[in-house]
Amino acid sequence: MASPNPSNDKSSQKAPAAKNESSITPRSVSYSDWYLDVIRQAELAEHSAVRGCMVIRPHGYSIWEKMQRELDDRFKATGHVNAYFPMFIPLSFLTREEQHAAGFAKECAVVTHHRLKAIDGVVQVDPDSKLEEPLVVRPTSETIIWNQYKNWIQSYRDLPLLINQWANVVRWELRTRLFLRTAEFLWQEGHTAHATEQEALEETAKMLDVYADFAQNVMAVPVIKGRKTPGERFAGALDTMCIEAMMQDGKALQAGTSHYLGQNFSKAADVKFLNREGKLEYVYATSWGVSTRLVGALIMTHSDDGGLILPPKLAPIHVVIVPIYRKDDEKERVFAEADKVKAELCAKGLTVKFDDRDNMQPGAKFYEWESKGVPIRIEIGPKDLDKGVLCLVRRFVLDQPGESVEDQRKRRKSFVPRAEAIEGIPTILAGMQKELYDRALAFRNSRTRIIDTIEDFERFFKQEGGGFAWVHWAGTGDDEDQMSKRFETTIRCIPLPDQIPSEAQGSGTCILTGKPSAQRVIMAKAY
RNA sequence: CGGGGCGUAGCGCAGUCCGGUAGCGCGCCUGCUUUGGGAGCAGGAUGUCGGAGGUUCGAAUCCUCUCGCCCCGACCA
Repeated sequence: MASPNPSNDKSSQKAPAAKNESSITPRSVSYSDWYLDVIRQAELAEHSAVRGCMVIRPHGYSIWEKMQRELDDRFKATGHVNAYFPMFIPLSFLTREEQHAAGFAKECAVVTHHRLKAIDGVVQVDPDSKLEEPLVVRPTSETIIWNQYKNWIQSYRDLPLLINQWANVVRWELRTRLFLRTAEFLWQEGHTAHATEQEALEETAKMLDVYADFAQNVMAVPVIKGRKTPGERFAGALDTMCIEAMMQDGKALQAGTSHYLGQNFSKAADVKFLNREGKLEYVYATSWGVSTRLVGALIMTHSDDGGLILPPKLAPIHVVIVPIYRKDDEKERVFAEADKVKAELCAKGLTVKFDDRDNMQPGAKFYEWESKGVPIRIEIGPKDLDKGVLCLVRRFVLDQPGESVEDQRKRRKSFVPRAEAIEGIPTILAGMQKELYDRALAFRNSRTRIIDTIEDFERFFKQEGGGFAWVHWAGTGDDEDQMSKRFETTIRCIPLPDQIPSEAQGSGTCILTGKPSAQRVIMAKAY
């Protein structure tokens, strides 16, 4: 499943404790192998028979469902409603907006026929079933949605129109990676229509805030809000705002975008409304989206060499109970207690799994649930029953310098009086949620530099591992390309004013051209 | 589209150079013993060797064609 060939030199570096069972390549050996191993071991997703398309397995899909719920609640709370539009877009719709069409032209799946037929005993595309107009499988839905909005919007009283869609989209990428870039992916796309530019701009910013809030408070992933340079803008947008996160290898991941589309799409679809003054005017638009790529961001932000780590707010299972027993009478007592503990925790709104499999030893269960990222494990054995305690084991504790794996394992485990344990678990989970965020933020800070010279820039990315570089920039698009060729870095975003740390504020001179620069941008290598 | 790799049991692979009864590990099934950090022993089941042609007494192996996937580049959320 992972890389077929390098397995030889890889296996020699695997954890010595692992004997027969497949394990996870340490991050220090190969970050990309580690990423794939975590996904395989946690049973999140796998490659499908279709090139570039993944199968999202139940555990991975549960995480996505949790994300959907949290996001959807936030969309509703900001006045949006859900709807659904077709996945097929007539070619002529897509080409109505020139920039947009050009931007997606190279990655479109196109439906050209509508029927199969047995020819010489072989079932194949019936050449006689050619469509008069090809249908493009949506790479994004602006054009088909705005075609419909034309019918829905006549007056300023019809505005704003605030609609979101949960859907799949297809972008025929040549290079794919599970969750991060797949030919088909799941996402949500908001498409709003407004009477004024001001209101549309506010919507664009508001939804970016929703994404940032979700990323930081639910995913525990710190992000920087900013805008893209013209070269990195969404095809057809006047302004693209984004949130950027840093992964554990120091690379940036765009975690969400919110676009101000101006009147580009309303003009393309001819959507006008009568304003209060009785004049016809084109509608102002926004669109915004996040995708299953966020699952990849989650993995790459928090997980460790033992596998997946999930923030409790997105964990499909909060607590797993592993029973320990020898004889039948022990099993009976332990199972009865496990059922009770489970019921009491469920009553607190937690999702609890009682792992009652009899064909697997406790140790094997420990490894399995840890690699799947369950935040808390409760071991229940006869000794605990006798003492009236619960054995709580956290999925992770914060690293202490020089600590051995064994010592850390001990520190993750605690024996707590039963009532106190059950009462305290929600607090522990909340603490873990916060620790994950703080840890990720501390990591990002440790890999962030304010850089003023090309020499320092080069040293940062070529010798010090790289990360986020705050640099002054006043270059052109060509200058950006030059930086990209030399250092494999791009401008991730022009941070919003309130995102800039005090030491990075103020004007200066462009790191490449020496021209005056009003503010710093973030440069990084990116996924 | 260029370069590389790989298709053999559910998964991971050996066997291919040099043609001769289809193998290994894990997993799976049965039984017994185990169970607080990846269990042990014994027995058992599992294959259109990616597909199609060809050479041959005989093809996983040689030849031709073909399909697919993965990795590296160009393109991208």
